[in-house]
Amino acid sequence: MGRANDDAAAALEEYADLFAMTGGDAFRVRSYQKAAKAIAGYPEDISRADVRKVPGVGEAIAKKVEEFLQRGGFRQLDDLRMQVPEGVRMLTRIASLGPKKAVFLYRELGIDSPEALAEAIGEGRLAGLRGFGAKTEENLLKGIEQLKQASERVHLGVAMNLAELIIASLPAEKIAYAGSLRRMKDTIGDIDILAVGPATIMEEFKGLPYVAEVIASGGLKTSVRTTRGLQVDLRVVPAESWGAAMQYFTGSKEHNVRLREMCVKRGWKLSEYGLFEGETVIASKTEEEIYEALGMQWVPPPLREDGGEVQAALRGELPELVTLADLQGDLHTHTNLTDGIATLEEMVEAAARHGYAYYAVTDHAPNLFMQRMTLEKALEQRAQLHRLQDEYPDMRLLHGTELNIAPDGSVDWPAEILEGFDVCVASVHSHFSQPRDEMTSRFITACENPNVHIIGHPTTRKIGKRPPVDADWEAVFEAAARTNTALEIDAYPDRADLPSDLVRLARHHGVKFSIDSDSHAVPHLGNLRFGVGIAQRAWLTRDDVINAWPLERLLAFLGRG
DNA sequence: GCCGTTTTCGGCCCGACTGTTTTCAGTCG
Repeated sequence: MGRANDDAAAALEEYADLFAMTGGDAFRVRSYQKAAKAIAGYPEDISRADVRKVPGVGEAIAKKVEEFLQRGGFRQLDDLRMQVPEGVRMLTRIASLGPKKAVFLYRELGIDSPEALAEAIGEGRLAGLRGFGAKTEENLLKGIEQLKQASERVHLGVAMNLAELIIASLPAEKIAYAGSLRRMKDTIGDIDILAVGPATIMEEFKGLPYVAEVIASGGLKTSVRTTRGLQVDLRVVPAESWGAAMQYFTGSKEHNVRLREMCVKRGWKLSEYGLFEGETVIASKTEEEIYEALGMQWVPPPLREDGGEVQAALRGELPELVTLADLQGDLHTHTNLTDGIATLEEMVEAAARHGYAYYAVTDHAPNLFMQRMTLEKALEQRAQLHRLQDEYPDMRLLHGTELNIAPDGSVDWPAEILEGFDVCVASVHSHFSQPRDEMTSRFITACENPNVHIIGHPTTRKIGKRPPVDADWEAVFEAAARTNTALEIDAYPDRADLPSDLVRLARHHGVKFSIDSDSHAVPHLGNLRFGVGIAQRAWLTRDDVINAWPLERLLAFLGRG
């Protein structure tokens, strides 16, 4: 499912996992993981380009990838799949359970799925097993619970890619996605697609390569489950009720209930076929007509959550939401100097193609030891960036860094070093389970550092993998507003951090935001649109977002004017 | 399995935390 690069990367990742579980050499495991990451982040389509050009891919991996592209698998992967059941690999998705313990549990007790593990713990069968004490059991149960909740939804990026792929491959007069995807929610339970189209569209839909199972199928609606387990509904609607159907299926349910209440009071009826007075159609062709007939502004989908948008639209007071086109630059990106996979030149060139007025490179700082950053490397990068600047007269290159917020709130370098950077993002990367009050003062201390401009991915959550850290967010927002520290909206779709409800809360405290891609590869730059979705859901306008500002205003905010 | 203006062999991201050890293995970022 998806781009050839993503499919091949997923296969290599699976191979790396299985290879590790079957006792394979750790360095080779890392080679497969590295190649997978590089292929996923490679800007060219590897089904057309030579995969040997991807850094980290040599002859052996290239052969595997080529075989994979031809027939959807490769021999060594097939062999390992025979040895390790799929469910055992699923075990490693449980937090705190890695390949060694997973295979140990399988060999010792025949445990071959998270469910089987939960059962075994319940029956006390792990008691006395080497390396499995009471605390471990408790953590495993917690991890299984978390996994269960996560697996029911996917993050916006996965759903959006799939929806766009489906839409592009179905011929229709009109076709679009609705539902929570159109509202840009950070997680998606199922995908709703509407189409005005030829009678053959249902058959074509069922025949798509990533359809694993047809759940139900009729003339107007077909539901399928994809190979990744996501449900997709396709509805065929009459052209004349396109707007009503889009409105109805975009939701949210609560927003629609609010509208229908208004209709009832006027003796009208609103359904997926139109707005009616008795048998007479008042509006149905476009959403705009429908909202207008109801005496209100058209409501942008991200606002349709019954969070005051109906009342505001009736008064004609909806905010002018920030858009992707408003963004003048990206203030949090990486290169291969730390954990990115593209060079500085490649990232800058890609940024220029986005038409940015400014662009910041913010590689990690020394305290994230595994990145092996040094001041010398940072200064060399700065010099390199200055040389590059001449080639990009229309885009101001900013040299930044992503600092590490230590448990006490301090960051990597002393003030005199930090002052040399154009922009400093500071983020939490460890000690996630600090008690609430310590975590809160950790953030506040970081905000109070005059050289910290932006708090990166503040909650540090990873959707489906890691819960948000616990902090008194109102206290943090107050500090951010007081110290003129922006909070990041990290657009990377498995982070989506801050989430929109906290953004909205922070805005009430007067906080400004930076919508950043946190790119580690060229294609990631395009993720900014997901950040804009979060911002819109939080009612942000251009004025709330520092990287929607012109360069001069941004530099003044950074104290670098 | 990849990679090389210190290497075509011998390195490879490395340190911290957790829970379980009685000196460390496994997991994570």
